[in-house]
Amino acid sequence: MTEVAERNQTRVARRQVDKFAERRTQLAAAALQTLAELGYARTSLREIAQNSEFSHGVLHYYFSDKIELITCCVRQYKAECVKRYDGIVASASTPDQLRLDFGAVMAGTLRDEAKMHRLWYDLRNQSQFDDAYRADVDEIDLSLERMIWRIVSKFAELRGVTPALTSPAAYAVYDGLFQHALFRYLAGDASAVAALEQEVPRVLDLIVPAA
Amino acid sequence: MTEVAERNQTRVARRQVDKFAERRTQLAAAALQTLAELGYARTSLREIAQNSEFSHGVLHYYFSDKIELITCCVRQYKAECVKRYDGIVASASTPDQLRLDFGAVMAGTLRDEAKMHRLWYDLRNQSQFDDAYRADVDEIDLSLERMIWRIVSKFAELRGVTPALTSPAAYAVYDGLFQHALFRYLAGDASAVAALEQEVPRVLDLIVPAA
DNA sequence: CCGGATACTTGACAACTGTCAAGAGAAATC
DNA sequence: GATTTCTCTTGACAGTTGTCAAGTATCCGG
Repeated sequence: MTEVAERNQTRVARRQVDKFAERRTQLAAAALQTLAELGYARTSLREIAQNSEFSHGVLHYYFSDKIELITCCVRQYKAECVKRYDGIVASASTPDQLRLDFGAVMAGTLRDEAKMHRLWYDLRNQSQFDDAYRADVDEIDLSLERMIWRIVSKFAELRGVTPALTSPAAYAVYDGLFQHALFRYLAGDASAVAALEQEVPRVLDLIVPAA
Repeated sequence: MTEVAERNQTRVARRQVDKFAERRTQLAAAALQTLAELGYARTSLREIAQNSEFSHGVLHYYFSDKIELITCCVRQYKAECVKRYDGIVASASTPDQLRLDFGAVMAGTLRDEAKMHRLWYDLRNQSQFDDAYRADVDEIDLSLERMIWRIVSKFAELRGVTPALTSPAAYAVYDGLFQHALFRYLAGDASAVAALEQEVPRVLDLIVPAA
């Protein structure tokens, strides 16, 4: 085989792989949509397929399992999820700005991606009963904890003090706040967004007391 | 009909009602057990019956629906759940004692009823997708919030200050702490109990700052 | 002990589930 | 343009689900 032919073949193979991966993410997106709407317990493969432009059989062409499909969904969720908080720590110069940015980002997440986070809590609970999703869920959970901790510890650094809580405890606190705001928001209480935006900086003040 | 006969009949009727209600709670207990073990998504009526001493048909003799059965379970869960925290506020005289009692009760709940609370979080999530359970779940959630608030506000009163958080926010914070401790505990991390027992009073200190 | 009410079991039903094999259609390769 | 490879659809399968009707067993007052 000539070098050119070889390069062509790998390029073709790459393209095929890309197309394959592309359709996978496309189907996973349809699945994510369905899951976010119906919840884990009532989402079937046929329902997912109906939310895409394909028939139900195709899911087994791109995924070996229902489990693999949902696992793929979970991973895809994470990719979109963590982006949001990336800039906020880097661009923060004063403690007050960081506090307010933190509240604004959380409130924005609540407003824009409520159903997706409802699904996250559903799947995290599911992983407590079904080991198949444990590893992926734990990984996401850890990355969320680290995200919170980056903010909390940066804030403490800017204030020149040390946080009054450990990293897991700080994450637990903010996760609780977000979860309850989410439930209120999904129940139709639009004021939950503003309330969360207020609570988040206030709690940061409590967790990282001014010197 | 004589008065005596009438009284007899009502007594009989009462007894029948009691027997009926008794078996209902017995079956609901079996259902609760099964749900706590398998989670909502994988619990079937046949599985529940197998965890009792009856056959699957009997469930439709005592419950009109799967929904009614699970609703009954949820209510039964609540009855056992709230008891635990009852005495603690009444018997507290000093802030420090209340703080430590609070931590001890939460840690004890975590240790003794972990799987039941795993189910609680599962059902609470389920109610976000299925309106059938909304009302009952919301009622329990509210009673839990009030329980937390009784402790927090009592503590503030003993310290002669006002809490730095609202009632919903305080509940959200402690719910988050408990939920994360629960997950760690169920994952095999036995130290989660002691950690929770430490965190709970510490957070109370942050939420209700000393004057 | 009898007869009716109560309590429970059995077996069936339709609907739905995840899975997969057979084949049709489209695309790429030569 | 023929043939092979890749995509996708269709229809079927075995198993599970909630539900319920018919029938059996048990209890209890008379």
